[in-house]
Amino acid sequence: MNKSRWDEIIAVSARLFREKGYRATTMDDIACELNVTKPALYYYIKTKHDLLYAICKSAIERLMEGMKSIMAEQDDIEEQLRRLISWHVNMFSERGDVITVYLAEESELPEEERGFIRSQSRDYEALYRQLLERGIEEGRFRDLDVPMVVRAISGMCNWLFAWYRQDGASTADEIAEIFFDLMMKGCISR
Amino acid sequence: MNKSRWDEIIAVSARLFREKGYRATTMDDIACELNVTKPALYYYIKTKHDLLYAICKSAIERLMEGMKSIMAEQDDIEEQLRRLISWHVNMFSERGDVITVYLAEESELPEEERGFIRSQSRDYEALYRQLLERGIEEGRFRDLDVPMVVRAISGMCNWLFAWYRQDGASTADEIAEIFFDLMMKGCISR
DNA sequence: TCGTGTTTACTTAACGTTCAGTAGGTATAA
DNA sequence: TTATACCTACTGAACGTTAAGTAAACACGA
Repeated sequence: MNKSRWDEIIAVSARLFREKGYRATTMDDIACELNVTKPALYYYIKTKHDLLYAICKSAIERLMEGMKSIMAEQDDIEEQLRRLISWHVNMFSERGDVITVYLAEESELPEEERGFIRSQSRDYEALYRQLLERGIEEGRFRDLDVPMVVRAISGMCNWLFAWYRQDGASTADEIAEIFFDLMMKGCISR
Repeated sequence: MNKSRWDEIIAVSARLFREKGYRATTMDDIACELNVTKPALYYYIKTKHDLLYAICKSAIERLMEGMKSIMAEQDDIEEQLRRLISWHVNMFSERGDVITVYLAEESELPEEERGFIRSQSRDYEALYRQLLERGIEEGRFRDLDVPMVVRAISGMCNWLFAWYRQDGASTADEIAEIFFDLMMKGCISR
């Protein structure tokens, strides 16, 4: 089975799932965009869910990869957080379709197939919590409600799926910098 | 037409749309939950979209109401922001189904019906920006990228739709207080 | 280099189910 | 007798998936 063809199918599916939603996108839509007939898709996949699963897997794995390498190659806790936010935000410019579909449609996956995706998400959050806890221990961060702050930060970043545009006024790096600055220093003047 | 019956239909629809998704919920599902047959629903509504529209409208109108009355009855800018975040977060405990469906499924509305909802959302964001700008003018907030900070705050709050549970460890008020504190003072110790 | 079998990458045609919406009727209460 | 609030039974279209077939490329022994 042709590897680049598979990548193409995933890319097209992700784009259409993002534009129209998973349920609203038909196999005919995807096939048409690939200039083949619907049954040709079934030469590459078993079910429609396989497409969604592959997309979600790719998104969460890429998030994880980035987090792991940032935590490995950088000691300074504040710099780690900066790069983490930057990585997260940059996902929307570099893999916009994939991460958007992951965030918006993951719940459409049948229960059996969600296990791996879910566990990866939990690992991702756990690493985030570790980072904040280390920051508090080191005295760099104040005494925070760690799980809640992780949800705040990842919520702020995840919500990009609802408004981020490649051609928007700010680049991903600019957005990331503003978010990081806000999370570090807050709104209050002093 | 019976008003309380209508409310009941909206409440049941919102709950099912939240649990299973808009597309995945059938009119039979809704009717069954109401102990009637499907055509009985069509005595009250014209199309399935009407249900989604009513839910989204109810959510955004309630958000707006709250914002307007908070801005009217409170002068202190910091206190306004505190109450705004609290109002937003409390929507998830008081109208969890409605606001979750609004956030997750608004995009399923056909283009013609989205106009009003969209314009309300824009007004909501515009008021938020005004608030922050006033805070900066008054010297209470530092010099912020206002549109981006609004997206950060509303993203943080909106993302509750993905994780908030009525029976979770923290109450809505507790969550709101942590979010507000984080947005005001940031993570850094000083 | 020719012939034969196999694999790849599709096609046409259809099946079976799901589901929004409808036609037309009925029971009850005012 | 009229309006309200349903019901049974159905239609028609959409859509995931499959069956069965094929054209072209490739592998390989004679």
